[in-house]
Order: sequence, then structure tokens, then C-alpha cells
Amino acid sequence: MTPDQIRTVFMGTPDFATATLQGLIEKGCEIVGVYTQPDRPKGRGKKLTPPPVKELALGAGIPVFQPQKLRDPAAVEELKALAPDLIVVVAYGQILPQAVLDIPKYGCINVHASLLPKYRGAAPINKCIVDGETETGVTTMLMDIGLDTGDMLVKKSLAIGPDETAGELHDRLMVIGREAMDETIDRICDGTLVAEPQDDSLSNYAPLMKKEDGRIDWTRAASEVHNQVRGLAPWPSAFTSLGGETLKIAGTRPVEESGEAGTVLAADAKGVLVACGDGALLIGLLQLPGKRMMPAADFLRGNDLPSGTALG
RNA sequence: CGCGGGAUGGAGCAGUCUGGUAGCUCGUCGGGCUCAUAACCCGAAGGUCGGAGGUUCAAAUCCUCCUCCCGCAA
Repeated sequence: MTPDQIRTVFMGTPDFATATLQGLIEKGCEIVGVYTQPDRPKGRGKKLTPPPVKELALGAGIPVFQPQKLRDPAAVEELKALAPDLIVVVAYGQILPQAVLDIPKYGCINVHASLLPKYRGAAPINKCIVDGETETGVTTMLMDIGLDTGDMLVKKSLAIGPDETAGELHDRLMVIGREAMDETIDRICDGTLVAEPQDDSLSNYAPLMKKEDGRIDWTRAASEVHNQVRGLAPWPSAFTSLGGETLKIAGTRPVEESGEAGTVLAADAKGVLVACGDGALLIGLLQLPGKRMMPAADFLRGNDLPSGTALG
């Protein structure tokens, strides 16, 4: 069997999903429809913005479906009418009800950005960096009704750099996610796909990141704050406050210094050194509201930040 | 019409309310001091004040429209 003999429906929404969809297209899969979240008001002007996956699908001439709720019987019927043999899901943003899972004979296969069973849930990329993990990856799985609990199919791993940000890791995982799905489909075609159940006792969850998760607690260890900063970069981004204003920070590096947690120890072209509960953090990039993120050297030309200044 | 901040020599900012020859810190270049220096001293170059109109004797500054950047909220 070849990919063009499998009627495939793709479900995905953000940028991360576009790589896999692009892979399916180039692979020659018979893509009979693309499901993505409805256009949403986005950005400053609350302009109605189509999801990245929608733009890619339309450009490729694939029919796009954007049901408000996939749970609705009408939406299920519409999907059923496409008669998919396989549904590929990547960061779609909606739970697939059992009625949908039952439709394709090869099942619903999901690409998840972690090495399952670890980091099930919405924000695996951010969470694994915040936790200081040194390795992560992607896993394809045969979806079941649970949240990222399906049997595992293909797994690919990679090492996380000590200063790597969530944004950088996202881009790398996006690529191997596509590769994992490519391999998964190859195995469906030649009949060598093996499903391995997850060991629930080893699982943990990465809930959706909230803005408030970015607030820095300077009494924590410098290494932990560093992980938080890069795990939330570039979004939702780590922040503290300076004189009542929100100060976003990035480009950090833990160093061996000590002082009262949350106070500025030094500020020069190398960065702004802030004491933590254990060690200190050298901040290379800072951003005040209305301004752009800028190197510490630039920031200091227009902002006084004397030693002893309290942050947070 | 979601709320709001911003665009001023290479960089970061002040000046805008109360129109009247464009300023600060840093950088750059030249010179000096010094064993030496990212330190210090002296000097210089460099700006259509985001763009287009308008008001005025006179606009960075007041009015209108436009472009771009950003914070909040989603």
C-alpha cells in the first residue's frame, strides 16, 4: 500500500502543525480534508485571523473545515462523509470524541511534542525546559479517549541545549515531528507499525501555560529561574517588575554570586546581575512596556539601574 | 471600531501639555594624559525630529490622515 491509497484527514491549528501537514502533502498522501480551529480575533486590532494550518491547506487546494465544536453530531456526520481511512492530528486544539475516533479504520494518529508518557498535555515544550530536562522529543500515538494516553507508535528524541529557549526547541521539534509522522505512515503502508502501551505510572502532565507562570520568584535558585526564563521564551515570557512596571527578561545566564534575592548587584554592558535565592542571574535582554526587547547595554543608556535596586 | 505606550544623529532616552536657531548618556573620529586602559581631559563629525497634508510670521511641539514597533487583553 502507498500513502496515496489512504484517505487522510488532517487536524491541526498552529505553526507547529504546518510542518507535518506539509510533510503529508509532499509525501503524496490523499488528503481529503483539513480541520482547524475557527478564525479567531487575534492581535491588537482584534482582527479575525485564520490559523496557519488553514492558510497552508488553502494554498494547497485542500478543503478546509472549521467546526466550532467537533462534538456536534452535525460536525461528526460531515467528517464521516469524507470517509477517511486515517486522521492525523497535530495540536488541533479540540478533544476528539469517541464518535470521531471510531471513524477511520487506521485510527487517529497524533504527534505529541514530548517523549511519552512524560509531559502529556498542552505545553510539553515549555514545561520540559522549565523542569530543566536535558532530553525530549516527539511521539506519535494511536489516540484514545484520554488526554495523550494512546498507545505509542514512533518516538524520536533530541538533546536540549543548556540555554535553549522554548521557541528554539519548538522549531526543532516541529521538524522531527514531521519526520516521526512520515515514518509512522510508512509503517502503516508496509504493515510494520507496532503499538506500545504507555506506562501510566511514569506519566506527568504539562498544563497550558498561563501569563502568570512567567512571574519570577527571585528567592528561587538562579538555575531554576534561568529554566523558567528560557522555558517561557518567547511566549508567554518571564517577567518581574521595576518601579511598578512590568519588566520582561530574556537571555539569562546563572552565575556564582550572592546577595539579597531580587536586588541588582551590578549593571553594565555584560548584563544586569540580579541576586537569586541561590546564586545570581545575569540578564542579557530586557523589555519595558511599549518598548522592544533590547540588550542590557542599550537598556542601560536610557534607564538607571543602580546596584541595590529591588526587582519583583 | 477592544485598551494603551512609542517612532528625535550609529544606540538608548529627554524635549511635545506652556510653538520661536535640537539636548543628554553612550558610541564613532581626532588630539592629550598615562607603563597602560573599556579610565580621565580637550575637540570634531553626524539629525529631512517615521511619512503626507493643514494651521501659523514661525511646528519635534497644535490639527487631520497614513506607515511601522511594542505592552495589556484575547
